[in-house]
Parts: sequence; structure tokens; C-alpha cells
Amino acid sequence: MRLTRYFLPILRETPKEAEIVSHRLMLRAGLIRQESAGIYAWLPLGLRVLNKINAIIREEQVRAGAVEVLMPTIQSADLWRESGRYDAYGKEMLRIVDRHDREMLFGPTNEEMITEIVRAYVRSYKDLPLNLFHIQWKFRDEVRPRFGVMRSREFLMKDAYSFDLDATAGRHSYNKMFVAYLRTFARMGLTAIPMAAESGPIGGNLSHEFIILAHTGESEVFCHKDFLQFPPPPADIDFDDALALEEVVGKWTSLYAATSEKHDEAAYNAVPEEARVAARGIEVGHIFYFGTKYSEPMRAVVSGRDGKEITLSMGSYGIGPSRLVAALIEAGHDDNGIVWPEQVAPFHVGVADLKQGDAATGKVCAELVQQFENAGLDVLHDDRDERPGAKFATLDLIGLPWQVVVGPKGLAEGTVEVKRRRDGAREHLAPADAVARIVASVQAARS
RNA sequence: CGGGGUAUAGCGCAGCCCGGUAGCGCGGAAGUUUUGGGUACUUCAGGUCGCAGGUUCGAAUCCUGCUGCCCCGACCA
Repeated sequence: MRLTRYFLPILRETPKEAEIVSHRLMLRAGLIRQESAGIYAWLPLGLRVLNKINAIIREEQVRAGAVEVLMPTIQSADLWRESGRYDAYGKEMLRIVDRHDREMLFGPTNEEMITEIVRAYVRSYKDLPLNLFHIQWKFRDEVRPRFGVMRSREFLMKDAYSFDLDATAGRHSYNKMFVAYLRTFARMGLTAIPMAAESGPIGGNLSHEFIILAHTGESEVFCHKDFLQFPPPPADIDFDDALALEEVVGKWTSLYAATSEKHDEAAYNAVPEEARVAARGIEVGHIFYFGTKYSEPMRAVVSGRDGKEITLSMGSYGIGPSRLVAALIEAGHDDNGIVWPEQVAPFHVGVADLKQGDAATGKVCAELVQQFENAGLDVLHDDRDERPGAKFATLDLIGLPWQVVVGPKGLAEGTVEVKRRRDGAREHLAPADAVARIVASVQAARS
């Protein structure tokens, strides 16, 4: 992608409303634009990151056996009256009246709707287990939205819903998502720690929040430091092997980990002092098992083997991709800007032509871009007629993992400069070696 | 929802107290210059001063009402 033909509105100054670093950098790097309090437009660079996050989530959901659907943003109030949540949800629900005076709402979540869909088609125990997920915009009319997309009113959410015959099978479905979440966040370069959680208005009794540590995190968390070393479950784990999953979940819940709301001082003090971690964290996922809370009032039942009705056992599993974009920045930035992990970076590499209009640098840049693209990498080619300093500053700000700087000085010696954004390490390499170096790194990060 | 701010060019701000030609920096355009870490200079363009009403010969400025946005708290994925 040539920068002169792209849309990358960089801000040199920080808009005053942005308090936290991810919000500031998202505005400055041209990822988002606020359209209303807590409502944002996603600009090209931000959308790329969002899409890459979604792709990883989708892959891991499918790997764990979930099936993708897409439900509407607008729902009927009647559906929510069936579960009793229409009145219970309160002012956070955005209520809408259509031209026929029908009561509608912009969905804050989809338990009712997915239950309605499943009860309409699923009639037999043979159809279970079933896990359906979608990635769709939600709206919760927060009293006070803030921190950019970290706490917005409109937000993207991956929500999955599992349906099982009994609690034991439901627990297996819960464990599948638990394991999928560990893999999902690890693939984004994040260490997410599962912590026992309140189930809140969703209801139920088994629930975990997945928290990533970031010094600017929203809430206080306490955990055993060994969590930071645990390897994520392998890609070939058998999701049908209930015992194997139990083992993984058991390991990841064996050590102390809690948010401040669930913090138990005595249990924490039982952790060896050198293993205690008190930090700040950001919630990026939340899973619940809630049994028949919705299936009972909404009559989602199937025929069992003996012909008797069985009320479905359900769970729901959320990840906030839009919030994850901010969380990734909170976890990865420095004074110069964003530092994206390779797996979710909007582009893998930026190629800067230091002397736009020069035949030699132009030719090398074009060749580099072609070679990166042939290798399947996303490349941003800074072909603007700008000072070198401006190009360096832009590339640092938008945080691409790799920068290739092509200038007359280097070319005189047959080299280009390769800079790794993460630690600023620079190497002078022949163009072909630069390509090999970066392609190898990006491919190693995919898995 | 309680408390506190704020609204002037794309962004950051001054001007308001004390009414009288709407400014500065960044960004944008044109040019000269410079050419490996946001170069310097010149010129130019760009504003219903949040909205409505009022006071006044005259309102960005004073008064009233409304709205948006931000911060603290409560709440929360």
C-alpha cells in the first residue's frame, strides 16, 4: 500500500479529551475518530487491526468447535420480556421505538436471541452439543463512556453461546472456550490470566474473566507470578477430550488470581511472597456458565433419548475486539508511539523512501514492496515527499513491527536499514537479506 | 445520576474581566531552502466565535435558556 494513496490522518498534537495512552495514540495514529460520546468511526489503520484481531478470534472459535452466525444489532423488546431482562437491564439498554410504535432495542448482548433461534430448530438431544458465535456491534448506554474504545457505548463483541443436555456437558463446553481463549490471547502476543469473576447481570455461578496485565490497567489484580510463564495450550489439542481440557483448565485455575472485587487477602498472603504479583489489568474476555437461566423461561428444550423434555444448559462467552485494540496498545507502546505485536499489526513492515523522487531509492523500494507482498506480508510504502524525520516519526507512531529505511547513503554501500520497532535494534543489510530477515520473523510469529 | 469544567480555523490555544477590524502555534496550499530523526523563511487559504433568545448604536465578550463534549464520583464488558 502506498501511503500517498492511503488514508492515514496522523495528528501531531494530542486532542485534549484523551486521558489514557491508548486513547491518545489511537487518535494520533489515525485509528479512530470520535463521532459522539462513546461512539467511534474506525479509520483504515484501526480497522486493519480490528480485522486481524477478529480473524484470530474466529480461527480459534472454529478450532474449538463453535459455528459462526450473525445476528442483528436491533432486537425486539418482546424477546427480552420473555427472559424478564427487559425491565431488569435498566437504562444501559438503548430502547428504540419504530414507526409502528413497536418497542425495539439496540442489543447489549444476545442470550435471548440465540436462545430463540436454537429453540426454534433444535429439537433433539442428537443435535447437541452446539456452540454458536458471532462478531457483532453491541450498544450499552454507559452513563459515562471514557478512555476511547476501552469503555465506549458502541463496541464490537465476539459472543458465543453453548447449548448442552446437562451441567457436565455444559462444563465441557465451558472448558472448550476457556482453552480457546488462552490460545486466542496468546496468539495476539498477550498473556491473559483467567480470574474467578462475578457473573453480574448475565447470571449464573461459574465465570472467569480474562485479564491482561498493563500498568495503565483499569482495575487492580493479584496473582501468582507463575501465570506469566505458563505456555498456552497447543494448536492440536483435542477439544473433544474432556479430561485433557479439564487438565488445562485445572492448571490455569490452580494458582491464586483475582481482581480486587474478588480479592481474598488471606489466600493471597498464602502465596509465597516472591511469587506475588500485584498489578493492574484490563479485562479482555469474560465467560459464563449459567445453566437454564434463559432456557427455562424461554422454553428451550429438546427431546431426550427417552422422549422426555430436557431443558438446555447454556453458557456464554465474550471477547471485546474493539477494546482489545486499546488493550494491545496499553500493553505495547513507548514514548514514540504504538508497538504492535506482529500478529495484529496493521502492516507487518513499513518501507520508507528517504528521497522521494530519486530513481535509485524508488527502484529499491518498489522491489522491496513487491518481495514482501509476494511473501504474503502487509506492507506500507511511505512514498510521501517528506523529510526523513517526519517519516521516522510517522512509522514509530503507527508502530509497525519492522521498518526498512531506503536512502541514498545506505544504497551507496548496497544496504538498507532494518529497524525493529520493539527494541529499536537496527541492522544494515542488503535488500534481499532485509526481506529474508523480516519474512522469517513474521512467519515465525504465525501459528 | 450527583459534582466540576469547557465550547473561538482540521488540532492545541489566546482574546471575554473592562462590548468597537477575530488572533497565535501546529497542520493545509504555493514557493525558496534544506536533505538520514517532525529544517528554516516568505506568501496564501481557512472561522454562522456550540445553538436560541435578550440587553445595546454595536455582542466572541454582558444576561437568560438549551445542547454538545471533557474530568471526578457512583456504575461497568
